[in-house]
Amino acid sequence: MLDIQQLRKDLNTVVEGLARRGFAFDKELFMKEETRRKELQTRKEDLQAQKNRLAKEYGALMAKGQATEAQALRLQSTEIGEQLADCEAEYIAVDGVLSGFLRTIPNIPRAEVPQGKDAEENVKVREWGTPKTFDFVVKDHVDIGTGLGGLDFDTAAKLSGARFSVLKGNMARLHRAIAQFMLNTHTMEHGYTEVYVPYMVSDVSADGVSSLAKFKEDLFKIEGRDLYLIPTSEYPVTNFVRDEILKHEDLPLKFACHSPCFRSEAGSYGKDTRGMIRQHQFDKVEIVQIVHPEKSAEAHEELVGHAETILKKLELPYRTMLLCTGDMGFSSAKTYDLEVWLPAQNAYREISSCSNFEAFQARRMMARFKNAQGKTELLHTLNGSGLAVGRTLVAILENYQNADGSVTVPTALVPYMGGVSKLEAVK
RNA sequence: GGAGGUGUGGCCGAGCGGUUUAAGGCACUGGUCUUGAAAACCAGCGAUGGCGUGAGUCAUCCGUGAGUUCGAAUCUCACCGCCUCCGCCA
Repeated sequence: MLDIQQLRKDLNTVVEGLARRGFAFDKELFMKEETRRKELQTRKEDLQAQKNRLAKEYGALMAKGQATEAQALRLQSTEIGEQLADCEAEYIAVDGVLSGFLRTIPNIPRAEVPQGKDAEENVKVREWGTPKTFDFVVKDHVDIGTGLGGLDFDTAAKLSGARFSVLKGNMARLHRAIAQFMLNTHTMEHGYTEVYVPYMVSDVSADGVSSLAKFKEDLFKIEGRDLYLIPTSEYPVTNFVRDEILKHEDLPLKFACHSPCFRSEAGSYGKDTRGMIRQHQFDKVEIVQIVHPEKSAEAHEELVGHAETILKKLELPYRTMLLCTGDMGFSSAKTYDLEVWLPAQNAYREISSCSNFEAFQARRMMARFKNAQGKTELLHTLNGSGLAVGRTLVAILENYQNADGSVTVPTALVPYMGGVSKLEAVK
Protein backbone atom coordinates (compact mmCIF):
# COMPACT_ATOMS: atom_id res chain seq x y z
CA MET A 1 0.00 0.00 0.00
CA LEU A 2 1.25 3.46 -0.85
CA ASP A 3 1.49 6.33 1.59
CA ILE A 4 -1.76 8.28 1.58
CA GLN A 5 0.15 11.37 2.76
CA GLN A 6 2.41 11.16 -0.25
CA LEU A 7 -0.58 10.75 -2.53
CA ARG A 8 -2.05 13.94 -1.16
CA LYS A 9 1.12 15.99 -1.15
CA ASP A 10 2.87 14.70 -4.21
CA LEU A 11 0.32 12.97 -6.41
CA ASN A 12 2.12 13.62 -9.69
CA THR A 13 5.33 11.91 -8.61
CA VAL A 14 3.30 8.87 -7.59
CA VAL A 15 1.37 8.84 -10.85
CA GLU A 16 4.60 9.09 -12.84
CA GLY A 17 6.25 6.34 -10.80
CA LEU A 18 3.31 4.03 -11.36
CA ALA A 19 3.17 4.88 -15.05
CA ARG A 20 6.74 3.53 -15.30
CA ARG A 21 5.45 0.08 -14.49
CA GLY A 22 2.48 0.48 -16.79
CA PHE A 23 -0.09 1.25 -14.14
CA ALA A 24 -2.60 3.94 -14.98
CA PHE A 25 -3.52 5.69 -11.77
CA ASP A 26 -7.03 7.15 -11.80
CA LYS A 27 -6.15 10.59 -10.54
CA GLU A 28 -9.63 12.01 -10.95
CA LEU A 29 -11.32 9.21 -9.05
CA PHE A 30 -8.80 9.49 -6.26
CA MET A 31 -9.07 13.26 -5.89
CA LYS A 32 -12.85 13.19 -5.99
CA GLU A 33 -13.18 10.45 -3.39
CA GLU A 34 -10.42 11.83 -1.21
CA THR A 35 -11.91 15.32 -1.11
CA ARG A 36 -15.28 13.85 -0.25
CA ARG A 37 -13.77 11.60 2.39
CA LYS A 38 -12.06 14.48 4.10
CA GLU A 39 -15.24 16.56 4.13
CA LEU A 40 -17.18 13.73 5.66
CA GLN A 41 -14.52 12.99 8.21
CA THR A 42 -14.33 16.58 9.40
CA ARG A 43 -18.12 16.76 9.68
CA LYS A 44 -18.36 13.42 11.42
CA GLU A 45 -15.76 14.38 14.01
CA ASP A 46 -17.41 17.72 14.59
CA LEU A 47 -20.76 16.04 15.25
CA GLN A 48 -19.10 13.52 17.55
CA ALA A 49 -17.48 16.34 19.51
CA GLN A 50 -20.85 18.09 19.90
CA LYS A 51 -22.44 14.88 21.07
CA ASN A 52 -19.69 14.24 23.60
CA ARG A 53 -20.11 17.72 25.00
CA LEU A 54 -23.88 17.40 25.33
CA ALA A 55 -23.59 14.07 27.12
CA LYS A 56 -21.22 15.59 29.62
CA GLU A 57 -23.47 18.59 30.23
CA TYR A 58 -26.48 16.30 30.58
CA GLY A 59 -24.70 14.36 33.28
CA ALA A 60 -23.76 17.53 35.13
CA LEU A 61 -27.35 18.86 35.04
CA MET A 62 -28.81 15.56 36.24
CA ALA A 63 -26.34 15.53 39.11
CA LYS A 64 -27.64 18.95 40.13
CA GLY A 65 -31.22 17.72 39.80
CA GLN A 66 -32.11 19.99 36.87
CA ALA A 67 -34.10 17.36 35.00
CA THR A 68 -36.08 19.77 32.80
CA GLU A 69 -32.99 21.47 31.43
CA ALA A 70 -31.37 18.11 30.93
CA GLN A 71 -34.36 16.91 28.92
CA ALA A 72 -33.73 19.65 26.33
CA LEU A 73 -30.14 18.55 25.89
CA ARG A 74 -31.26 15.00 25.40
CA LEU A 75 -33.51 15.99 22.52
CA GLN A 76 -30.69 17.97 20.97
CA SER A 77 -28.36 15.01 21.31
CA THR A 78 -30.84 12.68 19.64
CA GLU A 79 -31.08 15.07 16.71
CA ILE A 80 -27.32 15.24 16.34
CA GLY A 81 -27.23 11.49 16.63
CA GLU A 82 -29.45 11.20 13.57
CA GLN A 83 -27.27 13.53 11.53
CA LEU A 84 -24.24 11.63 12.72
CA ALA A 85 -25.68 8.30 11.65
CA ASP A 86 -26.25 9.59 8.11
CA CYS A 87 -22.83 11.16 7.94
CA GLU A 88 -21.16 8.06 9.27
CA ALA A 89 -22.89 5.77 6.79
CA GLU A 90 -21.71 7.93 3.92
CA TYR A 91 -18.20 8.17 5.36
CA ILE A 92 -17.94 4.40 5.65
CA ALA A 93 -19.08 3.99 2.06
CA VAL A 94 -16.60 6.53 0.67
CA ASP A 95 -13.75 5.31 2.86
CA GLY A 96 -14.47 1.75 1.76
CA VAL A 97 -14.18 2.69 -1.90
CA LEU A 98 -11.03 4.66 -1.29
CA SER A 99 -9.14 2.16 0.84
CA GLY A 100 -10.23 -0.68 -1.44
CA PHE A 101 -8.83 1.31 -4.35
CA LEU A 102 -5.60 2.07 -2.49
CA ARG A 103 -4.98 -1.56 -1.65
CA THR A 104 -5.04 -2.55 -5.32
CA ILE A 105 -2.37 -0.04 -6.36
CA PRO A 106 1.06 -1.63 -6.85
CA ASN A 107 4.32 -0.37 -5.40
CA ILE A 108 6.37 2.37 -7.03
CA PRO A 109 9.59 1.10 -8.65
CA ARG A 110 12.85 2.51 -7.29
CA ALA A 111 14.56 5.04 -9.53
CA GLU A 112 17.32 2.62 -10.59
CA VAL A 113 14.85 0.01 -11.85
CA PRO A 114 15.05 -0.01 -15.65
CA GLN A 115 11.96 0.93 -17.58
CA GLY A 116 10.45 -1.88 -19.60
CA LYS A 117 7.24 -3.70 -20.41
CA ASP A 118 8.08 -7.37 -19.89
CA ALA A 119 10.78 -9.95 -19.16
CA GLU A 120 12.46 -9.14 -22.48
CA GLU A 121 13.67 -5.88 -21.03
CA ASN A 122 15.16 -7.20 -17.81
CA VAL A 123 18.81 -6.30 -17.39
CA LYS A 124 21.59 -8.77 -16.71
CA VAL A 125 23.73 -7.52 -13.83
CA ARG A 126 26.15 -10.43 -13.57
CA GLU A 127 26.79 -13.98 -14.65
CA TRP A 128 28.52 -16.80 -12.80
CA GLY A 129 29.93 -20.09 -14.06
CA THR A 130 30.19 -21.45 -17.55
CA PRO A 131 27.59 -23.81 -18.97
CA LYS A 132 29.17 -27.23 -19.29
CA THR A 133 29.54 -28.82 -22.71
CA PHE A 134 28.42 -32.40 -23.11
CA ASP A 135 29.86 -34.93 -25.53
CA PHE A 136 26.51 -36.70 -25.77
CA VAL A 137 22.96 -35.62 -26.49
CA VAL A 138 21.62 -34.08 -23.28
CA LYS A 139 18.32 -35.23 -21.86
CA ASP A 140 15.89 -33.05 -19.97
CA HIS A 141 15.13 -33.66 -16.30
CA VAL A 142 11.98 -35.61 -17.10
CA ASP A 143 13.80 -38.16 -19.22
CA ILE A 144 16.67 -38.37 -16.77
CA GLY A 145 14.41 -38.69 -13.71
CA THR A 146 11.92 -41.13 -15.18
CA GLY A 147 14.81 -43.05 -16.75
CA LEU A 148 16.25 -43.60 -13.30
CA GLY A 149 12.83 -44.43 -11.89
CA GLY A 150 13.10 -41.57 -9.45
CA LEU A 151 10.52 -39.26 -10.99
CA ASP A 152 7.00 -40.55 -11.52
CA PHE A 153 4.55 -38.16 -13.13
CA ASP A 154 2.06 -40.89 -14.07
CA THR A 155 1.46 -41.86 -10.47
CA ALA A 156 1.26 -38.20 -9.51
CA ALA A 157 -1.36 -37.63 -12.22
CA LYS A 158 -3.36 -40.61 -10.98
CA LEU A 159 -3.31 -39.25 -7.45
CA SER A 160 -3.92 -35.58 -8.11
CA GLY A 161 -3.96 -34.71 -11.79
CA ALA A 162 -1.60 -32.51 -13.75
CA ARG A 163 1.25 -30.44 -12.31
CA PHE A 164 2.20 -32.74 -9.46
CA SER A 165 5.07 -35.12 -9.03
CA VAL A 166 6.04 -38.22 -7.11
CA LEU A 167 9.70 -38.75 -6.18
CA LYS A 168 11.22 -42.08 -5.23
CA GLY A 169 14.37 -43.49 -3.73
CA ASN A 170 17.49 -41.38 -3.89
CA MET A 171 15.64 -38.85 -6.01
CA ALA A 172 13.34 -38.14 -3.07
CA ARG A 173 16.34 -38.12 -0.81
CA LEU A 174 18.18 -35.67 -3.04
CA HIS A 175 15.16 -33.40 -2.95
CA ARG A 176 15.26 -33.52 0.84
CA ALA A 177 19.03 -33.05 0.84
CA ILE A 178 18.73 -29.88 -1.24
CA ALA A 179 16.31 -28.30 1.24
CA GLN A 180 18.46 -29.32 4.23
CA PHE A 181 21.58 -27.97 2.60
CA MET A 182 19.94 -24.62 1.82
CA LEU A 183 18.46 -24.27 5.27
CA ASN A 184 21.76 -25.11 6.95
CA THR A 185 23.68 -22.66 4.79
CA HIS A 186 21.31 -19.79 5.57
CA THR A 187 21.08 -20.50 9.27
CA MET A 188 24.69 -21.43 9.96
CA GLU A 189 26.52 -19.16 7.52
CA HIS A 190 24.15 -16.27 6.75
CA GLY A 191 22.66 -15.58 10.16
CA TYR A 192 19.03 -16.49 9.52
CA THR A 193 16.79 -17.98 12.17
CA GLU A 194 15.04 -21.13 11.07
CA VAL A 195 11.26 -21.06 11.36
CA TYR A 196 8.49 -23.57 10.85
CA VAL A 197 5.12 -22.08 9.99
CA PRO A 198 1.49 -22.82 9.10
CA TYR A 199 0.91 -23.73 5.48
CA MET A 200 -2.46 -22.00 5.52
CA VAL A 201 -3.00 -18.34 6.30
CA SER A 202 -6.00 -16.09 6.86
CA ASP A 203 -7.26 -13.60 4.32
CA VAL A 204 -5.86 -10.75 6.42
CA SER A 205 -2.38 -12.26 6.33
CA ALA A 206 -2.62 -12.84 2.59
CA ASP A 207 -3.66 -9.26 2.00
CA GLY A 208 -0.73 -8.05 4.09
CA VAL A 209 1.89 -9.25 1.62
CA SER A 210 0.02 -8.76 -1.65
CA SER A 211 -3.43 -7.80 -2.86
CA LEU A 212 -5.84 -10.60 -2.09
CA ALA A 213 -8.52 -8.88 -4.16
CA LYS A 214 -6.21 -8.96 -7.19
CA PHE A 215 -4.53 -12.33 -6.82
CA LYS A 216 -7.17 -14.53 -5.24
CA GLU A 217 -7.26 -16.65 -8.39
CA ASP A 218 -3.64 -17.70 -7.96
CA LEU A 219 -4.26 -19.20 -4.55
CA PHE A 220 -5.92 -22.38 -3.35
CA LYS A 221 -8.65 -21.60 -0.84
CA ILE A 222 -9.84 -23.97 1.84
CA GLU A 223 -13.52 -24.56 1.25
CA GLY A 224 -15.80 -23.03 3.84
CA ARG A 225 -12.96 -21.33 5.71
CA ASP A 226 -11.16 -18.03 5.39
CA LEU A 227 -7.89 -19.85 4.86
CA TYR A 228 -5.55 -20.05 1.88
CA LEU A 229 -2.76 -22.50 1.13
CA ILE A 230 0.43 -20.49 1.06
CA PRO A 231 1.96 -19.80 -2.38
CA THR A 232 5.26 -19.11 -0.57
CA SER A 233 6.29 -18.98 3.08
CA GLU A 234 6.73 -15.24 2.60
CA TYR A 235 3.02 -15.15 3.47
CA PRO A 236 3.24 -16.52 6.99
CA VAL A 237 6.77 -15.34 7.78
CA THR A 238 6.41 -11.67 6.83
CA ASN A 239 3.19 -11.58 8.82
CA PHE A 240 5.19 -12.31 11.98
CA VAL A 241 5.52 -8.54 12.32
CA ARG A 242 1.96 -7.58 11.38
CA ASP A 243 0.45 -5.17 13.92
CA GLU A 244 3.71 -5.10 15.86
CA ILE A 245 5.95 -2.30 17.04
CA LEU A 246 9.51 -3.63 17.25
CA LYS A 247 12.48 -2.12 19.04
CA HIS A 248 15.07 -0.64 16.69
CA GLU A 249 17.85 -2.52 18.48
CA ASP A 250 16.19 -5.84 17.57
CA LEU A 251 16.60 -5.16 13.85
CA PRO A 252 17.24 -6.71 11.47
CA LEU A 253 15.12 -9.85 11.79
CA LYS A 254 16.25 -12.61 9.45
CA PHE A 255 14.22 -15.77 8.95
CA ALA A 256 14.77 -18.83 6.80
CA CYS A 257 11.87 -21.16 6.17
CA HIS A 258 11.49 -24.39 4.27
CA SER A 259 7.91 -25.01 3.22
CA PRO A 260 5.79 -26.40 0.45
CA CYS A 261 4.19 -23.77 -1.77
CA PHE A 262 0.82 -24.11 -3.46
CA ARG A 263 -0.15 -22.25 -6.59
CA SER A 264 -3.18 -22.64 -8.78
CA GLU A 265 -1.21 -21.54 -11.88
CA ALA A 266 -4.42 -20.13 -13.28
CA GLY A 267 -3.53 -18.35 -16.47
CA SER A 268 -0.45 -20.43 -17.22
CA TYR A 269 -2.25 -23.20 -19.10
CA GLY A 270 0.03 -24.82 -21.61
CA LYS A 271 3.13 -23.20 -20.09
CA ASP A 272 5.87 -25.52 -18.80
CA THR A 273 3.45 -28.43 -18.73
CA ARG A 274 6.25 -30.95 -18.90
CA GLY A 275 8.12 -31.90 -15.76
CA MET A 276 8.74 -30.19 -12.46
CA ILE A 277 9.26 -26.63 -13.60
CA ARG A 278 5.76 -25.38 -12.87
CA GLN A 279 3.78 -27.35 -10.31
CA HIS A 280 0.77 -26.81 -8.09
CA GLN A 281 2.95 -27.90 -5.18
CA PHE A 282 6.67 -27.36 -4.77
CA ASP A 283 9.12 -26.87 -1.93
CA LYS A 284 11.06 -23.71 -1.37
CA VAL A 285 13.48 -22.34 1.16
CA GLU A 286 12.56 -18.71 1.65
CA ILE A 287 14.73 -16.08 3.25
CA VAL A 288 13.04 -13.05 4.79
CA GLN A 289 14.48 -9.89 6.28
CA ILE A 290 12.72 -7.23 8.34
CA VAL A 291 14.96 -4.18 8.44
CA HIS A 292 15.41 -0.50 9.29
CA PRO A 293 14.23 1.58 6.31
CA GLU A 294 17.69 3.06 5.78
CA LYS A 295 19.16 -0.42 5.50
CA SER A 296 16.86 -2.06 3.00
CA ALA A 297 18.82 -1.33 -0.18
CA GLU A 298 21.94 -2.76 1.40
CA ALA A 299 20.01 -5.72 2.84
CA HIS A 300 18.60 -6.43 -0.61
CA GLU A 301 22.06 -6.82 -2.14
CA GLU A 302 23.10 -9.00 0.78
CA LEU A 303 20.03 -11.19 0.44
CA VAL A 304 20.58 -11.73 -3.30
CA GLY A 305 24.14 -12.69 -2.42
CA HIS A 306 22.84 -15.29 0.03
CA ALA A 307 20.68 -16.88 -2.66
CA GLU A 308 23.60 -16.79 -5.12
CA THR A 309 25.82 -18.55 -2.59
CA ILE A 310 23.60 -21.61 -2.86
CA LEU A 311 24.04 -21.79 -6.62
CA LYS A 312 27.78 -21.27 -6.30
CA LYS A 313 28.12 -24.03 -3.72
CA LEU A 314 26.15 -26.32 -6.00
CA GLU A 315 28.32 -25.18 -8.91
CA LEU A 316 25.35 -24.35 -11.07
CA PRO A 317 25.90 -21.62 -13.68
CA TYR A 318 23.49 -18.74 -13.28
CA ARG A 319 22.91 -15.12 -14.07
CA THR A 320 21.46 -12.34 -11.99
CA MET A 321 18.78 -10.24 -13.63
CA LEU A 322 17.45 -6.90 -12.52
CA LEU A 323 13.76 -6.96 -13.39
CA CYS A 324 12.42 -4.07 -15.41
CA THR A 325 9.43 -2.06 -14.20
CA GLY A 326 6.97 -4.10 -16.25
CA ASP A 327 8.07 -7.50 -14.95
CA MET A 328 8.06 -6.79 -11.22
CA GLY A 329 5.56 -8.20 -8.77
CA PHE A 330 2.76 -6.14 -7.30
CA SER A 331 4.37 -5.35 -3.94
CA SER A 332 7.96 -4.95 -5.06
CA ALA A 333 10.02 -1.78 -5.37
CA LYS A 334 12.98 -3.65 -6.86
CA THR A 335 13.51 -7.29 -7.76
CA TYR A 336 16.46 -9.42 -8.80
CA ASP A 337 15.79 -12.80 -10.34
CA LEU A 338 18.39 -15.54 -10.35
CA GLU A 339 18.27 -17.69 -13.45
CA VAL A 340 19.97 -21.07 -13.51
CA TRP A 341 21.35 -22.70 -16.62
CA LEU A 342 19.26 -25.61 -17.91
CA PRO A 343 21.21 -27.51 -20.62
CA ALA A 344 18.18 -29.28 -22.07
CA GLN A 345 16.36 -25.99 -22.58
CA ASN A 346 19.59 -24.32 -23.64
CA ALA A 347 18.44 -21.39 -21.56
CA TYR A 348 18.57 -19.72 -18.18
CA ARG A 349 15.43 -20.23 -16.12
CA GLU A 350 14.22 -18.47 -13.01
CA ILE A 351 15.12 -20.24 -9.78
CA SER A 352 14.90 -17.35 -7.33
CA SER A 353 13.27 -13.98 -7.01
CA CYS A 354 14.58 -11.51 -4.44
CA SER A 355 12.60 -8.38 -3.72
CA ASN A 356 12.77 -5.25 -1.64
CA PHE A 357 9.24 -4.17 -0.75
CA GLU A 358 10.39 -1.15 1.21
CA ALA A 359 7.44 0.02 3.35
CA PHE A 360 4.75 -1.28 0.99
CA GLN A 361 3.94 -4.48 2.87
CA ALA A 362 4.72 -2.92 6.23
CA ARG A 363 2.12 -0.24 5.62
CA ARG A 364 -0.49 -2.83 4.65
CA MET A 365 0.16 -4.85 7.77
CA MET A 366 1.07 -2.04 10.18
CA ALA A 367 4.52 -3.43 10.84
CA ARG A 368 6.44 -0.74 12.69
CA PHE A 369 9.38 -0.12 15.00
CA LYS A 370 10.40 2.60 17.43
CA ASN A 371 13.41 4.44 16.05
CA ALA A 372 16.32 5.76 18.09
CA GLN A 373 14.36 8.98 18.64
CA GLY A 374 11.43 7.01 20.04
CA LYS A 375 9.17 7.68 17.06
CA THR A 376 7.20 4.86 15.46
CA GLU A 377 8.18 4.27 11.87
CA LEU A 378 7.30 1.68 9.24
CA LEU A 379 9.72 -1.19 8.73
CA HIS A 380 11.04 -2.36 5.40
CA THR A 381 10.49 -5.98 4.36
CA LEU A 382 12.45 -8.11 1.91
CA ASN A 383 12.46 -11.68 0.82
CA GLY A 384 13.89 -14.05 -1.70
CA SER A 385 13.87 -17.67 -2.69
CA GLY A 386 16.95 -19.30 -1.40
CA LEU A 387 16.06 -21.31 -3.51
CA ALA A 388 13.14 -23.11 -5.12
CA VAL A 389 13.87 -26.74 -4.25
CA GLY A 390 12.10 -28.42 -7.18
CA ARG A 391 13.80 -26.25 -9.77
CA THR A 392 17.14 -26.80 -8.07
CA LEU A 393 16.58 -30.54 -8.43
CA VAL A 394 15.79 -30.01 -12.10
CA ALA A 395 18.98 -27.97 -12.55
CA ILE A 396 21.10 -30.62 -10.82
CA LEU A 397 19.65 -33.45 -12.89
CA GLU A 398 20.32 -31.62 -16.13
CA ASN A 399 23.71 -30.10 -15.32
CA TYR A 400 25.15 -33.18 -13.61
CA GLN A 401 23.86 -35.83 -16.02
CA ASN A 402 26.21 -38.47 -17.35
CA ALA A 403 26.27 -40.30 -20.67
CA ASP A 404 25.07 -43.55 -19.02
CA GLY A 405 21.92 -41.86 -17.67
CA SER A 406 23.18 -41.54 -14.12
CA VAL A 407 23.52 -38.23 -12.30
CA THR A 408 26.49 -37.14 -10.23
CA VAL A 409 25.55 -35.66 -6.86
CA PRO A 410 27.07 -32.18 -6.37
CA THR A 411 29.91 -32.34 -3.85
CA ALA A 412 28.15 -30.00 -1.46
CA LEU A 413 25.21 -32.40 -1.20
CA VAL A 414 27.09 -35.69 -0.76
CA PRO A 415 27.17 -35.37 3.06
CA TYR A 416 23.40 -34.83 3.00
CA MET A 417 23.04 -37.99 0.90
CA GLY A 418 24.80 -40.17 3.44
CA GLY A 419 27.79 -40.41 1.16
CA VAL A 420 25.88 -41.30 -1.99
CA SER A 421 27.69 -39.54 -4.84
CA LYS A 422 25.73 -40.76 -7.83
CA LEU A 423 22.06 -41.32 -8.63
CA GLU A 424 21.58 -44.68 -10.29
CA ALA A 425 18.42 -46.43 -11.37
CA VAL A 426 15.92 -46.92 -8.53
CA LYS A 427 15.06 -50.56 -7.94
C1' G B 1 -17.59 -32.51 20.50
C1' G B 2 -19.18 -31.12 26.11
C1' A B 3 -18.38 -27.74 30.55
C1' G B 4 -16.18 -23.50 32.68
C1' G B 5 -12.95 -19.27 32.54
C1' U B 6 -10.58 -15.24 30.04
C1' G B 7 -9.11 -11.19 26.32
C1' U B 8 -7.27 -3.52 28.82
C1' G B 9 -1.26 0.58 26.11
C1' G B 10 5.82 -2.31 24.43
C1' C B 11 4.88 -5.85 28.87
C1' C B 12 2.26 -6.88 33.67
C1' G B 13 -2.20 -5.21 35.77
C1' A B 14 -6.59 -2.12 38.19
C1' G B 15 -11.15 -0.41 36.51
C1' C B 16 -17.43 -3.55 35.65
C1' G B 17 -22.64 3.01 33.39
C1' G B 18 -20.80 9.72 34.10
C1' U B 19 -13.60 14.32 36.42
C1' U B 20 -11.01 7.52 32.92
C1' U B 21 -8.11 13.03 30.46
C1' A B 22 -7.57 4.30 31.22
C1' A B 23 -4.99 3.89 38.20
C1' G B 24 -0.47 1.45 39.61
C1' G B 25 3.96 -1.17 38.30
C1' C B 26 7.86 -2.82 34.80
C1' A B 27 10.54 -1.31 30.63
C1' C B 28 12.18 3.05 28.11
C1' U B 29 13.91 8.50 27.75
C1' G B 30 15.80 13.01 30.13
C1' G B 31 17.55 15.19 34.72
C1' U B 32 19.65 15.39 40.00
C1' C B 33 23.37 12.82 42.77
C1' U B 34 28.25 10.10 41.47
C1' U B 35 35.27 9.79 39.40
C1' G B 36 32.02 6.39 36.38
C1' A B 37 28.07 3.06 36.92
C1' A B 38 24.19 1.11 39.95
C1' A B 39 20.65 2.53 43.51
C1' A B 40 17.58 6.47 45.06
C1' C B 41 14.84 10.74 43.79
C1' C B 42 12.41 14.21 40.06
C1' A B 43 10.19 14.60 35.29
C1' G B 44 8.56 12.60 30.67
C1' C B 45 6.48 8.44 28.14
C1' G B 46 0.27 4.64 23.84
C1' A B 47 -1.59 4.02 18.63
C1' U B 48 -4.21 5.85 14.23
C1' G B 49 -6.29 9.88 11.74
C1' G B 50 -8.15 15.21 11.05
C1' C B 51 -7.16 20.58 11.63
C1' G B 52 -3.07 24.17 12.69
C1' U B 53 3.41 27.40 10.51
C1' G B 54 3.45 26.39 15.75
C1' A B 55 2.36 25.77 21.05
C1' G B 56 -1.67 22.85 20.41
C1' U B 57 -6.44 20.84 19.44
C1' C B 58 -10.38 17.45 17.94
C1' A B 59 -11.92 12.43 16.80
C1' U B 60 -11.33 7.15 17.11
C1' C B 61 -9.21 2.89 19.62
C1' C B 62 -9.78 -1.52 26.04
C1' G B 63 -10.10 -9.15 21.00
C1' U B 64 -13.74 -8.21 16.44
C1' G B 65 -18.63 -6.75 14.86
C1' A B 66 -23.57 -5.27 15.98
C1' G B 67 -26.94 -3.35 19.79
C1' U B 68 -28.98 -0.74 24.48
C1' U B 69 -28.17 4.45 26.54
C1' C B 70 -28.13 11.53 26.71
C1' G B 71 -23.39 8.87 27.89
C1' A B 72 -20.13 2.13 27.24
C1' A B 73 -13.52 -0.49 28.74
C1' U B 74 -17.92 -1.26 31.96
C1' C B 75 -24.61 -3.72 30.08
C1' U B 76 -26.76 -7.22 25.87
C1' C B 77 -26.03 -10.44 21.52
C1' A B 78 -22.94 -12.81 17.84
C1' C B 79 -18.17 -14.13 16.24
C1' C B 80 -12.80 -14.90 16.98
C1' G B 81 -8.43 -16.08 19.96
C1' C B 82 -6.34 -18.02 24.42
C1' C B 83 -6.53 -21.02 29.15
C1' U B 84 -8.48 -25.25 32.32
C1' C B 85 -11.17 -29.87 32.77
C1' C B 86 -13.81 -34.06 30.26
C1' G B 87 -14.39 -36.92 25.65
C1' C B 88 -12.10 -38.39 20.97
C1' C B 89 -7.53 -38.77 18.34
C1' A B 90 -2.00 -38.53 15.30
